Amino acid sequence: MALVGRHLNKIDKKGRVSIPKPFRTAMIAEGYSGVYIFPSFKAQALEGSGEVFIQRLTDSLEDNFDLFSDDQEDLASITLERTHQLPFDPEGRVSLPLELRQHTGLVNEALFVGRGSRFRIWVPEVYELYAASQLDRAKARGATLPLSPSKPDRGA
Amino acid sequence: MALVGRHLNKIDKKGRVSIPKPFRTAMIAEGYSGVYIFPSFKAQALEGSGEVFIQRLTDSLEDNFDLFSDDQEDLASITLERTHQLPFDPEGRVSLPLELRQHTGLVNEALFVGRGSRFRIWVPEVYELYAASQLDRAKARGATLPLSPSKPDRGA
DNA sequence: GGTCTATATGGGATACTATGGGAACAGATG
DNA sequence: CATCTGTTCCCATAGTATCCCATATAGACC
Repeated sequence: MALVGRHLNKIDKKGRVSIPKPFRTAMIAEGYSGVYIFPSFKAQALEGSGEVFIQRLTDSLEDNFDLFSDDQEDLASITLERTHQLPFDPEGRVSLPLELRQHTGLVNEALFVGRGSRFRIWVPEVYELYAASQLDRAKARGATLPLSPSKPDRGA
Repeated sequence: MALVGRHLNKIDKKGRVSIPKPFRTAMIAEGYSGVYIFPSFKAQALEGSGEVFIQRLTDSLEDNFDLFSDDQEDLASITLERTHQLPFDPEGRVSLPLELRQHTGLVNEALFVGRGSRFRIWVPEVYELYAASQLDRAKARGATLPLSPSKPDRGA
């Protein structure tokens, strides 16, 4: 199930935040009742994903078990090392560690933005700025989105 | 379950240290209630893994499975010879042998860093330096996340 | 417009993890 | 055979994170 749309939720005193129901459902479908969250390199936001994506990263480190590392390995390891595994509580919330909240400046509200297989978590105001600049850029370029051929069923 | 994130634990006078709960759970799931630890050649750290990885190393030596190249096979034998099998105590701790502590300079604190299927144990300060340079390099290259195709289910 | 259901939210009570230290044990040594 | 040394087990504790229950809200449905 693709992750789409924007969802604005509150962060309580304990640092807990509800994962939007559709996202939550998709994560659970991947096999783990929780989410994996890590700081984004490119944006001032958090990156959220499910079991499948993390497994991909793991696989890229798995096979050639040492000696020579390539760029991808480095990136995979950096990502994994900064990832937090956050299980859902009975109400479908997770508690965001301080480290992650500080990375983006999250305090009272968290804006969840679907990006297909993953999602991002933004400070609402920061997202507005980002989204506006993105739209401008797209218009300026007259952006067209190249569509890749549909893939065989990946299950899940 | 993938091993991710960083966990800072203390080493007591007796040389004992708690294995982070999520790591511990993953190790036990592989069939042995403890961890296998050996010095890393690439980093000034210890390398930790569970039954599965050690079994793979063993297999690559016994049969001529083409899991690893010749070089790596040599490496496997060296690795196994330096590996310590450390069982969990009732509280989920292991006692790090002096040899391993000295290899990395571990004294009071141990930083556990998840890398997917395995983890590393660092002196916190040493890791900070390593991680910082690692991140700089990644940014300098223009970080893109590795998205190798997802693999078919490998079970468990 | 009113009611109903489900998601999102708040907060107190509870359970668990990490940690420290003493006691019981086992092997080594003289 | 007694003693010594280094482990492993057992118990106690602090601090934190999780669970549980109550409530607010939003949207769907009559």
